[in-house]
Amino acid sequence: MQEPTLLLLTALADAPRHGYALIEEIATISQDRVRMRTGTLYSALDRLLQQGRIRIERDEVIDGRARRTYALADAGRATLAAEADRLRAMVAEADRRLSVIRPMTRGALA
Amino acid sequence: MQEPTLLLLTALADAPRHGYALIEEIATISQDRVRMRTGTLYSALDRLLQQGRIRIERDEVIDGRARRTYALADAGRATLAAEADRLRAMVAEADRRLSVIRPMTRGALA
DNA sequence: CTATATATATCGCTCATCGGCATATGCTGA
DNA sequence: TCAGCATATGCCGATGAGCGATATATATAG
Repeated sequence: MQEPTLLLLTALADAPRHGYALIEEIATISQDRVRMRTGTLYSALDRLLQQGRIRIERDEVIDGRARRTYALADAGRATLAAEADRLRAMVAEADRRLSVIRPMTRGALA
Repeated sequence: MQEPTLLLLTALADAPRHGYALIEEIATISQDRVRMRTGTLYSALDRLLQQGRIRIERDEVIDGRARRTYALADAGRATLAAEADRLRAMVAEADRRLSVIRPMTRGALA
């Protein structure tokens, strides 16, 4: 599970959204660091649909434009929760090790 | 930055280690969930060396076996710290959204 | 003498992501 | 009026990280 995919699941966790809205939501979540491309978006959505992690909520036509709304499925919710736990553990371990006082590496403490 | 790369930086954060020891350390860190293959390991190490995030601490011959020890460079330490911050934020956002009470999606709350 | 643990390294494949492109409509301002 | 931008979906080829397999070599255990 890579970052863009995780961001997609996160962006769907509180409410169903359509493709374009997901791009904007992800930009907001990431404080404009991640500008997801449509290529990434739609291939990721296809994959997540196939895996049963998301589902199509509805298809509409708004102002002559097709709009497909996606929702997080139960499996996707479970995946997101599990992934969050995993990452939390990894971050904790990284922090622990970063705070270790190392035995004079290149005279760091002189 | 993907998970295996992040685990490598984490495994080098408290002390320099050689390739084989890194595989074992990562297994320990991840509670045996991640068994890193040598293909992943050495290509990642090459990449990280080229990026200046790690450096070769020393080359030895122990019991007739070559041993190359890698150490985390300052740039790698900064990268790991930044990556940890980023992930921490992502996890927090995922948690926040997972805890949102949704307006009766498929009768979840009856 | 064979298997396992230690140890490094290369090669080719797959798959997610990425950038670019195509398509289409509605709105706004010059 | 018409150019450009926002909205909106989707495909395609390139890139690059990671993976499995394989090769090489020594020491030790059975």
